[in-house]
Amino acid sequence: MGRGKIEIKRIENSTNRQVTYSKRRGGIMKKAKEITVLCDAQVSLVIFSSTGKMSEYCSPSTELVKILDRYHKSAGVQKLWDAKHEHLSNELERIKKENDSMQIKLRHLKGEDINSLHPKELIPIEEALENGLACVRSKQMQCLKTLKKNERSLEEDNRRLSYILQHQQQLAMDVNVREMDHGYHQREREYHPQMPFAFRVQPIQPNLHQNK
Amino acid sequence: MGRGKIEIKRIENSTNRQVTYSKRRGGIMKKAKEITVLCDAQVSLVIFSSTGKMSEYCSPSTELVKILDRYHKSAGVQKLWDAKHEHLSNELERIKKENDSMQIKLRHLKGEDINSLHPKELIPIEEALENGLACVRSKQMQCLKTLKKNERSLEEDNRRLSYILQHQQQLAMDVNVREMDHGYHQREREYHPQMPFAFRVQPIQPNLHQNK
DNA sequence: ATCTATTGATAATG
DNA sequence: TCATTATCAATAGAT
Repeated sequence: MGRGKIEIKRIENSTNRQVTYSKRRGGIMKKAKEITVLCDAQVSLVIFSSTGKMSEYCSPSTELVKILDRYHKSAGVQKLWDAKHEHLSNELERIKKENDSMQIKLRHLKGEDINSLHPKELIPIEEALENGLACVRSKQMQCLKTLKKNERSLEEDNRRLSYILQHQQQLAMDVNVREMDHGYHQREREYHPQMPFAFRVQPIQPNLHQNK
Repeated sequence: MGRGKIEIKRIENSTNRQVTYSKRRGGIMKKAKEITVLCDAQVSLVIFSSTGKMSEYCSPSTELVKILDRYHKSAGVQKLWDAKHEHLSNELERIKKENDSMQIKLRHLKGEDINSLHPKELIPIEEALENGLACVRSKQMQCLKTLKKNERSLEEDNRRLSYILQHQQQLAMDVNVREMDHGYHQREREYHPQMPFAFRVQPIQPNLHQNK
């Protein structure tokens, strides 16, 4: 595209080369800008002339060239990551150790892996077991007591209810007798007042299932 | 440069835009290559299409793109790091949970935090404790037995040593007596052979400290 | 720089 | 995506 076709090889005449460089550099820059606008692409273009002079184009909001600067910072970022990673690693290590020691304690308490232990080391384990057993049994006794207590309450309730029921039946029989004597209609009105009192007895143990 | 002049503004038709992008990208690339050859310039050209696809050209011996390359790799690296980090996090979470559950078990075995437990849950704990206690005590019995056995061995050794010592002393006394009778010089030669036999008795319990 | 003949790039189209 | 081609843009060489 010029007065004559040129071969694509280094231009030996340095003046010509310089001129061509300028022209073509402008051309590429222009094209770069155009493609960013036309096709909303992002372009980073950096050109060094043979004399070492740099030109660059960077499409708006393209950070590629900033990235070159940022690259150094990103090394810092990696260090940050390193630190985080190390922190996690340490934490993991620590907790793993904790885990292992607990696992050993647990096994010992279960009576496992005991053969490797010194007799002196058995003492605290034995004590812990005895103590634990004492606590558990005490708690069990307590539970038993509550259960017994509940049982007794229930039995008492039962007795009361039975008694009331029996009483009601007695009354009912009396009514029947009287009905046979005086007729049917007066029964309800006569004995209704007693019913609410009788059934108010029920909820004696409100927190009975508190210690299930 | 085409069938019609176009305004330099975003091409709304996405197909057209895509086509134009391809053509122009090729054009710019070609120009970039040409300028590097013609004017021996150094060029770094990176283009992202609107769909995010990257193309690049880098003139030979230009390190700019090496840097860009490194940048992209470092993006990949970051993903890797991310993955590692997440893996660690999960591991940590898992082990923490394990830790917590073991802690609870331990506390229960120690008889702590027992009040919140259902009586039914107390049973296995009690059993574990009883079992553990049985194991520990059995081990203790075993230790005691070994100690007793060692004690007896030691006592026996003592007896034997005492006896031998006594015997030696007796012999020594005899020698003294004979020396008084026959003179001093022959003593060593006469009784030396017996000494090794006497002290070979000692290491009877080689694994005596095996159950310390 | 500027000009301009000429080649090169590419928009529209198939 | 590929090929064609009419048209416009870039630019080589001259001034």
